[in-house]
Order: sequence, then structure tokens, then C-alpha cells
Amino acid sequence: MPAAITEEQTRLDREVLLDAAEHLYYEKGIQAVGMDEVRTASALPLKRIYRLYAAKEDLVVAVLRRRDERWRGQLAAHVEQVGDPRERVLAVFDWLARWFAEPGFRGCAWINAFGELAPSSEAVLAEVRSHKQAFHDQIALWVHDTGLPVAEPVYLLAEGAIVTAAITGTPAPAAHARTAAAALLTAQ
Amino acid sequence: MPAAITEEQTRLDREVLLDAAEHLYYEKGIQAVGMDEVRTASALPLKRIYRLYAAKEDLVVAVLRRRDERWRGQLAAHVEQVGDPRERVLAVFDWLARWFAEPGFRGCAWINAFGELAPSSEAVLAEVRSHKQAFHDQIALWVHDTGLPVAEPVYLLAEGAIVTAAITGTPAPAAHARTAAAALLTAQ
DNA sequence: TCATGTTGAGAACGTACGTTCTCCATCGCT
DNA sequence: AGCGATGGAGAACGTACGTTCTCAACATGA
Repeated sequence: MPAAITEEQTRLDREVLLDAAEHLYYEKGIQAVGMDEVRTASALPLKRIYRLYAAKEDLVVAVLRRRDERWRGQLAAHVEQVGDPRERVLAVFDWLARWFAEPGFRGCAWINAFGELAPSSEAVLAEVRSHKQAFHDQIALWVHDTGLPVAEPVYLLAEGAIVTAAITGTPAPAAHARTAAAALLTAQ
Repeated sequence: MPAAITEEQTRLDREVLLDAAEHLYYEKGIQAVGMDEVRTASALPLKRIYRLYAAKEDLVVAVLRRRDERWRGQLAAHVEQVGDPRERVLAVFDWLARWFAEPGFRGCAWINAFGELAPSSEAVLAEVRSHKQAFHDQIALWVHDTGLPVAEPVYLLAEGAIVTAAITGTPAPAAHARTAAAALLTAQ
């Protein structure tokens, strides 16, 4: 039995592959990036790529899933530093503002994937829905602690800010959404 | 000079072509629909299609532009029936609710096009931005008549409702956004 | 009626992509 | 050292798509 590949190597290769694919997909769009480009960027043999993920669709889903964990993890880490429930909800929009201002920001990877692949890939559609459901539930939990029934509008403001920041290319929607959320969180 | 094509025929062909292309693009995504499929659906010779629009990108832009006129025209027609300024703004969300519930609703054609083509087509990106700017300005005008400075949040709620309705596949976000807009429009 | 040039129908071309296959170097075991 | 299986590099394959080209059919003006 020669030249076996260890579990550890598989895990490392997966990371390298997902890093390369995620970066390319987010920058250029999923359909615009071929497997050859992913191979070049990851410096992994095509054969290995197809052993890690049997088809491009599987790779795309894996990219989205890992990004979901990181994205929501970073959001939660930022938001849950804040003690006051009302301020905690508003911190979501501060985090969005920072995200929008990052160089290379191209909008929400899941909304973009929806636009590209929802009609043709059931698996991608499911992953997009899963991410949005999880994001919604996170927000609903934080809003719940304020005791005010405004989870839905806060979530919709966040989504609206994300698409608008993407399309206009400016981070301003985060501030607008924050102001509106603050108003909704002021019991009347 | 034989078999000349009249201006009138050109206009009719354009309508037929844009009808076919818009329907296919919205249902299946732009990249997933080839020119052959557009040809079959429109029953127009490929040669004529390429005379009307020199490249697929031009056809896509034309489809988006005509849809923008129709979409915003129908929105305005519905909203401007309403006399009271506050109710007029809320009517936007009633119109969205009806749209979301239409069979075959697949979200915002412009947001989807952004996800598909923004990185690769400057012309499509410009068309998407133009549509969103116009939609924003319409809402801002209607909100202006209420005398309340809530144009941005109302717009963001509308955008958030559109994406969320698309991804979840339910029309409920329209009602949630309407309720939130009503709260913002209640001077405190 | 005949020549002319435009149109229609679709074949053809070049390219790109997802996936599989080939071939050779390499490594572990006996 | 020799054998056999495995991995690396990329060619190859089948397909699909955007765009162009071919060529027969035909309507019009002389």
C-alpha cells in the first residue's frame, strides 16, 4: 500500500481548496469560475479536487456552508460582546457597516448564489435558505431579549441594507438601517 | 429592393423577442438560457435577433430596461390611486404582497441579474443600479409627502421584503414590512 | 421575366467548461 | 531490487453556448 494520503492531509487540502474556491466565487461569480481556475488557485490536482468533492455543485455547497459558519460566527462574536439588549441588536448594524466597507465587498454571497443558481440547483437553494433562516433566527433571538416584537422588521432592515450596499457599492445603508432599528426599538 | 422589413415589423419583433427572453430569463436565470432557446421561444430567426440586438448582453439590458418601465409603472399606478400620503406609502407593501403571491414569482429580476452578471457585465450592473435608484427615488417621493424623514428605512424594508420573499418563497415579508413601515410613519 | 439583394433556417465555428482518462513517477512492501 | 498500487499533471472527451456563415427561397424593380 503506497503513497497513502492521511486524514490530516485531506483536511488541509479541503481548507486550501475551499479558501481558493470561496475567494474566486465571491469575486467573479460561481458560474464564471471553472474548475481549472480553482485548480490553479488551489494548486491541487484536479483528481484530488474531485475526490474531495464529487462535483462542482458539492464544492459550491461546501463553500457556502463553511462561509456561513464563519460569517455568522464573526457576527455573533461581535454582537455578543455587548451587554445591553437594545445596544446588542444595534451592534448588528455596526458589524454590517464594517463588512460593507471591506475592500472587495460584493454583497451577500448567498443572495448572489440564489440569483445565479436557484433555478438550476436544488442543493444550492437549500443552502441559501438554511443560511438565511439561521441569520434570521440569530437576530430574532437577540431582539427577543429586548422584549419588543420587532424581530421581523429588524431582520428585513438588515437584508435590505445588505442588498442595497451591494448594488450601490456604498456602506451607507448600514447606518440608515441602524437608525431605523433604533427607532423601532424605542418603545412608544 | 426586395423583402424590406418595415419599422413597424421591427417594433413588433422586438416585443416578441423581449417577451420571450424576459420570460425565460426570469424563470431559469440569464446564463442558463441560450440564444437558441430564445430563438425557439420567440420563433424569430437568429439572424433577426442579432440584428435587433448585436449581442446577448444588449438583449439582457433591453429586457431589464423594459421590465423596469413596466414594473415601476404598475407600482406607481397602484400606489397613486391612494389619496392619503401615509396610506399611499403603505400601498407599496400591498402591491409587493400581490407580486410575491403571483405564480412563478422568483424574486427581483435585478437582484438576480446582479448576482449572476455584476462581476462580468458593466452594462448589466449599470442597468441594475439605474432601476434600484429609480425605485428608491419613487419611494422617497411618496414618503416625502408624509412629512416624515423615513424614506431610507421604508426603502430598505421594501428591499428586505423582496429578497426574503424570494428566498423563503412566501409572501409574508410584505406584511411584516408593512407593519414596520406603519410604525415608522406614526409620528412620535 | 430576369437579375438582385435581402431573408429565413439552421449548419458551422471557436471557445469554454465539467468531468474522465492516460501515462508516468513514486512510494511501500516483500 | 522488483512489483503493484497510488497520486500528480494535464490531455482528452462530450457538451453547450455565443456568434457567424452558407445557401436556397423569394419578393421586388427593370
